[in-house]
Amino acid sequence: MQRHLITSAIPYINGVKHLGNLIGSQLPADLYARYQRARGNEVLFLCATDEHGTPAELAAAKANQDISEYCEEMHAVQAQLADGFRLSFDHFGRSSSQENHKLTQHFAGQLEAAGLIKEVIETQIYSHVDRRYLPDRYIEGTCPACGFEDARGDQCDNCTKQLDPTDLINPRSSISGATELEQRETKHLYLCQSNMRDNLENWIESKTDWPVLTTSIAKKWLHDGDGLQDRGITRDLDWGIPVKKGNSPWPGMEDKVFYVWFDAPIEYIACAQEWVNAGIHTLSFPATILGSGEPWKLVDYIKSFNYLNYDGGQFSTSRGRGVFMDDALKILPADYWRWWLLSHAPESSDSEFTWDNFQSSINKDLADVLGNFVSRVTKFCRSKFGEEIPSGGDYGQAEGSLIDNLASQVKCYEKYMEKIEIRKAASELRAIWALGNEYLQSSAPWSVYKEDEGTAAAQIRLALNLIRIYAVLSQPFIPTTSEKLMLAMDCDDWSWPENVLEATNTLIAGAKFTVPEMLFQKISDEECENWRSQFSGTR
RNA sequence: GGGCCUGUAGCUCAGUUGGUUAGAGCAGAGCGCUCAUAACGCUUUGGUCGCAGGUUCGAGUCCUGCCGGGCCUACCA
Repeated sequence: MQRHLITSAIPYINGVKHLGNLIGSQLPADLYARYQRARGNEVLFLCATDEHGTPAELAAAKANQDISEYCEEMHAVQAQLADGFRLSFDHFGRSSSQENHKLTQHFAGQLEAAGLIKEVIETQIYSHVDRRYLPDRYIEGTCPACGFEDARGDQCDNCTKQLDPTDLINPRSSISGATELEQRETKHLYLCQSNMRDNLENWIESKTDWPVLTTSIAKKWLHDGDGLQDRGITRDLDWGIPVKKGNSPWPGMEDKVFYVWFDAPIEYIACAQEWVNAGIHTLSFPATILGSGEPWKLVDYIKSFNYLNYDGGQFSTSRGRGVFMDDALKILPADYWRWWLLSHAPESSDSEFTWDNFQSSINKDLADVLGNFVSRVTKFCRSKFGEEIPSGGDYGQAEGSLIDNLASQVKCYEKYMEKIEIRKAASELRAIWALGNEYLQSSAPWSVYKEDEGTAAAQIRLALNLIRIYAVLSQPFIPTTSEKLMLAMDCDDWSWPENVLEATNTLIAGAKFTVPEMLFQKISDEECENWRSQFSGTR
């Protein structure tokens, strides 16, 4: 038995995520976690919300809420949506947890002891009216280069010039519009990533099996310009993890908190402690971890994704364009979305969601190929033999070759799942479903029944067993449907079909089953039309 | 501006270290079946593999340039 610790990028607390976010992180992780569990391996699948930072504070203020209340509420919302999509987290934590406070402070202390932290005096903009320091992008003003009046402190949206907030003419707070801004010198901690460069490079070079997308970005950062830059890891904010060296105070850093990018990834580990309060082997953030000098387990594999586009453009959180997780569940069950998203995962390049494609995929794959298979088998059996697994007859040559084919396709499916080649795994699974229809067509129990009831019974017995096997194999993709199938077969044996011949004899003659309700309702043209216009923008 | 990824049948995508007639699903066409959500099965029509050169006995698969899509990043590789 293997042990797997699986996480995905942790979603920011601010707002409901769209389907592009979902397929880019949590959903593939869930697929893999479910698969590994199904194979009998020990899995700890963790996720959490990333809760610190200015955007969250401002969202809370806008909602007229205390920041901690806001986060608590939004965490509950996200947890509920995750549940709705059947994301099988063993724990869904929060980067604001006490465990993360402790662990983040611990890492900072270790890094300091290792000589990897330095103090830097930097200049930040303080707004008296807002009574807070403002990040660059929350300062607006006139661009010195092109005269654009709404340039942001980090970049001018008009001429794309990179800016410092101090470059702006007539700078103002984008929150309050206040112009009483003051440049203040403030002391912050920096992580000396540059000292870690060789260490990191060796580690990344060793990861030859990672996607190019993952390593090329890392290498770029390592080699570009002056190489890896040291980065500030603290901020002057109220909401966050207080700066400490382990349990001890950090002189001169009172009233400061760690910067969100430092504490958020540590939550990968901390949320495991929220779950199992013990030392664990886990993964995380290389510079921090390597630098700690402690024997933390580093991540083995990182799967990265491209983007899912929406109907000719991009999903947009700010413009409310595309389908968001909450709306998605309001119009269709989770399995519909899971199937489409996973079978079209943007693995090698961007992929695109269109309603036409969605409609035809769902109707064909789920309703026709899988749903109708279950329907024709169970209804035929009910009408000829009643609602129990029929007895009589034996498997013959046709059944033998079906079982052989199924066995080799299951192996193929396993191979893709192991390698996390999601689209290929999905198409293999679909081919396995189709195998059932091919078998029925060629064995034609409805004709055989007229001459030889026993043989027809054996054929249907096999087909009913296929339904159970499909439930097991399909569970990582469409868990709710799998449960319905199992329930219909009145069975609770989720064992993986290691031996397909055995697996086709799991449901034995005489056992009861029921004809399930229609598994998948087809999507009509009208529905598609309505949704297309409903989700075209600004929800 | 730089770096990286990408452009294959109407649509969504596969194409291993360059090697015989470029594949799948959907859509289209034909045939078959009738148990089933007018579902299923079989057969089949579609591609000068973005464009132009080059290397090679041979390139979708390597090199150069151009055009298009995307990502990362920035007074610099």
